[in-house]
Amino acid sequence: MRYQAPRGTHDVLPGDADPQQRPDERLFRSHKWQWLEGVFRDVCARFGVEEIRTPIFEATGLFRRSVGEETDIVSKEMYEFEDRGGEDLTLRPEGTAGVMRAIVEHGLMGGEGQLLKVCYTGPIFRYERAQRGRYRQHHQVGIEYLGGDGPQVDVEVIALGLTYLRELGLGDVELQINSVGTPASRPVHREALRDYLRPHLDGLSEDSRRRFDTNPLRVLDSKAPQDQAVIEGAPAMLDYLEPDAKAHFEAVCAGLEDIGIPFTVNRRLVRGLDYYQKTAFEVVHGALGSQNVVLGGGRYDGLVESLGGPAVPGVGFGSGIERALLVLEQLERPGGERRVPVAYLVARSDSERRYAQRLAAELRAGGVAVEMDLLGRSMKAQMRAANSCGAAYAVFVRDDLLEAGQVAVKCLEDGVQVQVQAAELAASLNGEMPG
RNA sequence: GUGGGUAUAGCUCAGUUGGUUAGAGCGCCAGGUUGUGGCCCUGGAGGCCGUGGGUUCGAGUCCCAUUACUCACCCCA
Repeated sequence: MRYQAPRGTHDVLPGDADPQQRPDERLFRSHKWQWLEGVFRDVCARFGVEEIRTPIFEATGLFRRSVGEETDIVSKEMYEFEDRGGEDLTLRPEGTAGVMRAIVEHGLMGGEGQLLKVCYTGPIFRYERAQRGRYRQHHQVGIEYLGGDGPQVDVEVIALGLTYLRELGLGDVELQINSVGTPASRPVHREALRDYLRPHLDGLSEDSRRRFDTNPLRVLDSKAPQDQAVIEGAPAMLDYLEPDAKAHFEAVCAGLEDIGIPFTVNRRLVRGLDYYQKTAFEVVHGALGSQNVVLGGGRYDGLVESLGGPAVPGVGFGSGIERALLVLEQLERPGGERRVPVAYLVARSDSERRYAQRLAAELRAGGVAVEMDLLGRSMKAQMRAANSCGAAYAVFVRDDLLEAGQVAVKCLEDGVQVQVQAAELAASLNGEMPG
């Protein structure tokens, strides 16, 4: 039996991405992931956002309550299981719920006038049919801003997301925003929507007919061709907002304009999680086909309270790491390089090898990246390894030079070779080579 | 859940109307040439041709089944 990674999962591998390999193979290289996560961390730090780490599984009820029973995620995509103690648990299908649970559990939102800004990174699990850009275990980076109900919070969350994408090299994206209303305005809109749709029901797709009952809002973002004409004329949530929510939405739009973020209002934008209120947004990229959402989020003002916490408003987003890397791959943006050793130590005799290992240990302790042969291979093989690993220098450890405390250092680019004191090797490798 | 495509070396792929010991490029190993790597040359290791049936004198090739992978729909990040 030869085991394979479970369907819809993937490994992140070491090494360079061979251009001859499948595109997906090229995405899953650890140095790219480290780079991406580094960019995200750096951007978060500039916004004063601190990291939070929560378990990758939670009580199933947490997701049912927060994401919503009628959503696709809860109704058919959860990795739900009972552990040996009989607990009903689920691998997290999104990032926000666990963060909210942790915040409530630890009392992180103490009183008024407090803004909590956190970010997270990690795996997300959904039982779906895998395809390009969609996995059963995928990974997201995300942030949550808790405690602010003003439009500036929405704007900063979106700004952070776009800054992150831009610094990845993903500048040419499209930001779409909408307002999905509030608990007060939504029922009104829902009925208006039903009234509008009812005469057209027979012509709608099967999914849309079902959603007419369960969640008519979702009909708006149906992609079924036969639904499009009907949807065109459907009443939009935006036209049913109460004054407060409408003002909020307009202020968010104005705020985005103030800081020079282009966007389009998509009146049919609906997110797949029930907890969103007011602002909803997605960042899409054309290179992704139908899996085109690279970042998505919105405002979820009632969520913390519904989980037994204080009534604190929140805004956040999640962004798929695989999606982002996929776009970069299609755009042929390099995105992060492997760290290569400065020098490769070459040794032949036993005594040379022992000395080389000691030298390597000293150099590494001093912060210098070096490699050496551990397989007893020939000098030719060692030189080839030195060349292919990307080292700038080959350092020859030679018995005849060691008596004088020296090693030979060859620049692999121009072939110039000099002898230096072994004790000064670290300094030589870090700075300009003498001679 | 619904459709389509593909399974041959570590990777990317050839393989004629069915016909002898199944090939290439890259990678890997050894050697030659270079002072001691790259470029070049020689050699080598590495394949139950996804699996199980069937047709046939003979199947990588044709047929059926099965599994896996993959792409698309749905949905999402």
